[in-house]
Amino acid sequence: MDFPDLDIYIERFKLLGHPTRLQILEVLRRSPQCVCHLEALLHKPQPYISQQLRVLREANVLADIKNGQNVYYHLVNTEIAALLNTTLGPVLPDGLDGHRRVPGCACPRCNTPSSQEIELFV
Amino acid sequence: MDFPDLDIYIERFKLLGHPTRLQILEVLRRSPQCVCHLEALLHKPQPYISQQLRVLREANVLADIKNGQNVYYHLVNTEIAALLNTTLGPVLPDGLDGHRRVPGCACPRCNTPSSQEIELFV
DNA sequence: CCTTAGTATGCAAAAATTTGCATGTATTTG
DNA sequence: CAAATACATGCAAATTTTTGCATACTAAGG
Repeated sequence: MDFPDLDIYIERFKLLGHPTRLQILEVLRRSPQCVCHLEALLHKPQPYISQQLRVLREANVLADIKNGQNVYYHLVNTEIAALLNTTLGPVLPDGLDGHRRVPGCACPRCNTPSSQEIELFV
Repeated sequence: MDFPDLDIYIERFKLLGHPTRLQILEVLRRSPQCVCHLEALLHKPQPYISQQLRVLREANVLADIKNGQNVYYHLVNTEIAALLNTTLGPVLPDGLDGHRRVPGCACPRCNTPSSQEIELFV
């Protein structure tokens, strides 16, 4: 009669039901990216991006790796990845390492010769 | 640079990120049920159930069919069904017509001899 | 029709979430 | 070590959601 731990699933859906968080996940499911990269992509203030990253990190959806003054986030939650695949479709490979150079971003990965400059979601 | 219509997906996730709505969908993805049946299952006041049913109906997730004074709701949204399958797993057949008799419910379907009385989620 | 049972609707209070922003911390560089 | 860059955190205002409840509606039965 009483339902099982739907709470876990509700939590997952809530995390995904947010514009900025879903955009972040749509980017990070392709490849790890630093905060400044996401900032340049989403056109949102850095503290706001960091705040949403924290929500996702504390929910064990993302993990971060520091590299110098940059912090790279990546997706670590397979259930969330599965939900993203279900709604957004599978990830299409779009580069050698899945990285896309972003005009506004000054991070190292966006300024190596191997990075290609392509618009997202054409 | 700008993201496609993530709004549609966000809307979907928001609908699912709610305890009562998710419970309703967990029941209705198995078989159509009337409001009084859901009321007996979820232990929530009827106006509250109806309110959430309206949200799901207006989002084209559910449709309703009237039968006498009863109103039967059923799942009509395949994308939502896919998400439910991804998180909750596929529906296991649990009866001839997927109907489970509920003690507190007085609806016709719960009071036919063919209905079996089983607890949900054992 | 009058009553009852089943369901719907509207609205406001309460609670949760989102958002903006000031400021703090850490790492690198000159 | 001072300055700059990249990122984190805390907190309050604004907004959205949720929830409770009074009431309205509709079909069936007497």
